[in-house]
Amino acid sequence: DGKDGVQGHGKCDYETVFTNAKAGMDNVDKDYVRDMVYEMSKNSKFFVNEQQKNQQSDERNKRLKARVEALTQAELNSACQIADRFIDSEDDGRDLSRTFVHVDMDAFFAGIEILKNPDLANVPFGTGSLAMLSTANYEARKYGVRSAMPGFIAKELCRKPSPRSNLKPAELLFVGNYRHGEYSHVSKQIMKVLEGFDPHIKRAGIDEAYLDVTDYMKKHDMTPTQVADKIRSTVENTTVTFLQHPTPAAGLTCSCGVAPNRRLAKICSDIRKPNGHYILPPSRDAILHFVSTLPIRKVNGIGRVSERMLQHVYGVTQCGQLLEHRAAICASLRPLTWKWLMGVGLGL
DNA sequence: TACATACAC
DNA sequence: TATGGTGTATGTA
Repeated sequence: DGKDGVQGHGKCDYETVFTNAKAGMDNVDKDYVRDMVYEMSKNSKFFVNEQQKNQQSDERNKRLKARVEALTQAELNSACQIADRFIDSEDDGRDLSRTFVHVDMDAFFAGIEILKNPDLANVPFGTGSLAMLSTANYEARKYGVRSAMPGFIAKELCRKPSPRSNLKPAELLFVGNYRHGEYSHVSKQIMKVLEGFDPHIKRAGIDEAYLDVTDYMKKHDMTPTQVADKIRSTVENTTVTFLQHPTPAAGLTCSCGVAPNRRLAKICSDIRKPNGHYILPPSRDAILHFVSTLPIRKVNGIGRVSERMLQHVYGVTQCGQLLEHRAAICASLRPLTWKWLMGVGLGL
């Protein structure tokens, strides 16, 4: 019924779980996916529990918002001064001298399965179970299937694709998780290769890593583009070598983000996914422009709860707005929290 | 210390 | 039929 547009209880709340865009899902009929997820979820215990949690966070947000609205002009002014001092000093200390790369494997588990059995590339499949998928291949993503989606819902999305799409009904294939040992093994090999670019590489989960390539670039006299291309081809070549499959045409691909710090590099690696790279130049202007309209949810560390809080309490949906609302944010959140958020707004 | 919440993969 | 398992960080009693 058309009444659930407001907040708190309808499918509009629930949609945030699976409709935020993932790579390869640009042409997905998001409304259709949202409705399907809602229809298949609405009577479950899980759904009720989710709504309860949303309601609790809404109440917390309301209390916080009341506190913000009760702030006096004097309090806001003094908070603004404190925030400004902090922001200036952070901005002064901005380090643009180093180059970081975030390397993110494309549909990692699915990619390995395709190398094992190339026929899988042309049919929609996911790794995991009817209860939960850990990865979907790009064929499945066309139907709106994505990681962390319950398999039974994914299956239904493939069986009954959106009438507004030109997708043919398909049977989603499930590949069980029995090869997890191999996934870890492949991951270790990739990390080893990446250490050639930075011996102090930071792993982030099984299929991601942060590299500081400053020294590597200097030593080999390379541009950011050259480094990103080299990393991508090296990863692809090594995976094709040690995964020995029947038709050794291509290995696993990855995407890279290049930026003056890890936080920005991570965001950049998602932009040209799959099998691409994006470079954010090391200039203050470029960075401030980049973050000004960047949705806060893209930032690592801002999840469902923080997104709702910033939106409902301060009206902030983009990183740049964090700076505009610095007075209220500084006056109402803990020091560690508001300082972290100002760093996000500055693209630090 | 122990438990709870948020977040990420 | 059916919505994970694990690790990290931070906050709170």
